[in-house]
Amino acid sequence: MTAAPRGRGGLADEVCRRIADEIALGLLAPGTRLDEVTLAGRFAVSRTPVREALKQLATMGLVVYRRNRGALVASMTPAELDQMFEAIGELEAACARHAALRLTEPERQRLGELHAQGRLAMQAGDVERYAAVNLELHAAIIAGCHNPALIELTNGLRERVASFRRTQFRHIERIAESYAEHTAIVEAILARDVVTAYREMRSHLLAARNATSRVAPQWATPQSK
Amino acid sequence: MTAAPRGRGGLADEVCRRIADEIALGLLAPGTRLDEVTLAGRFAVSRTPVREALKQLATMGLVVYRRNRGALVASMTPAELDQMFEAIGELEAACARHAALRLTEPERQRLGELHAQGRLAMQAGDVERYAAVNLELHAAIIAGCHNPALIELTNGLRERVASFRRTQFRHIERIAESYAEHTAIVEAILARDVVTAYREMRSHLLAARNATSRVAPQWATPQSK
DNA sequence: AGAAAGCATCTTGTATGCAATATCATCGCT
DNA sequence: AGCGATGATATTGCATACAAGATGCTTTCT
Repeated sequence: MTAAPRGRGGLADEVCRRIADEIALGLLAPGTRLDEVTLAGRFAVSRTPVREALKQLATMGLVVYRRNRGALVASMTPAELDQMFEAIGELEAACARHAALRLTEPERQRLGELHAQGRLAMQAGDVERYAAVNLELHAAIIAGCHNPALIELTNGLRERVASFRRTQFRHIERIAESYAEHTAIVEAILARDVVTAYREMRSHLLAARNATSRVAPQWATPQSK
Repeated sequence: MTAAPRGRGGLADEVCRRIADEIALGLLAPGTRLDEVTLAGRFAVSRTPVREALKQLATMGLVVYRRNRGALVASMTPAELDQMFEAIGELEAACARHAALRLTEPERQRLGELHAQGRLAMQAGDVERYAAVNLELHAAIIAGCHNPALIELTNGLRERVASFRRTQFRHIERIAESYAEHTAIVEAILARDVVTAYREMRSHLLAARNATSRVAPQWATPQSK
């Protein structure tokens, strides 16, 4: 018996969630080896649920499996990061377009409030708070498409790049840029302007990817120089 | 010992692939109970790799897990099917747009050849062949975006609805419609017309979803009537 | 006779054990 | 001294064993 009577949906899912969180938070850096016995010890379970969790994480793309050689936290080349951001851009832009037409009145209100909170955080120079509000704003738009399949896909992709973009607001001027882009997106959505919402969200994601490159040069796409 | 020394990448992945294939082919109907011991017996392995396979399939969305009650082949309500097709439409349209700009010359040639093969199959009234060519054509366009992340996402979604669209060409007139839509898409891609390629692919997917409804009324979206 | 409770059986969830493969260090050779 | 081979160690992959929960049936009471 393993102490926990039933955390939620079985130990494997619990372990999966906790490892996923640690990866997203950057506690487990890309490339980190995920030893089964170590993890089993850390979570006070046997190897079986850990293995099942790692398999799930591999399917999600958060870890990579090398045959008979164990699991590693997924790492990405700059080119792969570009591709991830491109895919996220396509998906979030689609979400924004649908959100422009489908947002309920309470959701529209909340969108405006979140954007206002972002403005306050920006004016206060509170980087952490702006990052948190940014996350919530994007989540609100994504959820606003009212299509569970799209929502899951988009959030899944965002989770995979989460650890690579934690530093995107390190340069204070990026916050102002981000806020300006958010303004264009939010106004378009509230005006039910599907074309603008789509276009602005796509360019916003491109800008976010470039911001990540500027802050973390090791993830920048090598330019022909 | 289990006879096979190394099918490919471990028994769990092998079992996962085979079950996924059977689901996509409709051999395992939506809602079918997936008993671990039965599957283990069928594939001549123990329950361990079967469980890992089922967990992976659950993460992919091909099966659903009910806590302590086992796995079922995922089934979808008509509304969920609509949402899936909407998501696929967004993704494939994005792929088509990128393909219009990124296709290499050999890829462009192959796209034209595939479309020509579809015309031959249509003229011959060969439904099976048209369905096969249709699959290849879409795969070529998806792969043509040259973005592994987008490709994987799109193919993953397509796999999840595969069993629900196997009958989409049962009405012969749908083949002619499909071919006409393909013509618009292929011509736009070859002309590097990103806007048209995107728009036509989206409407093509909507039409495909409607065709599925017409052929299989049990999956149709209930209309207000 | 119908319904509820209790019991037997089955299935899943987790832990442990064993075999196979990869990793690493040492040793030998050129 | 550098490089390759060989054996020891560690880790993964799979199988089996055991426990907890779910399913279904029988039994019993009203």
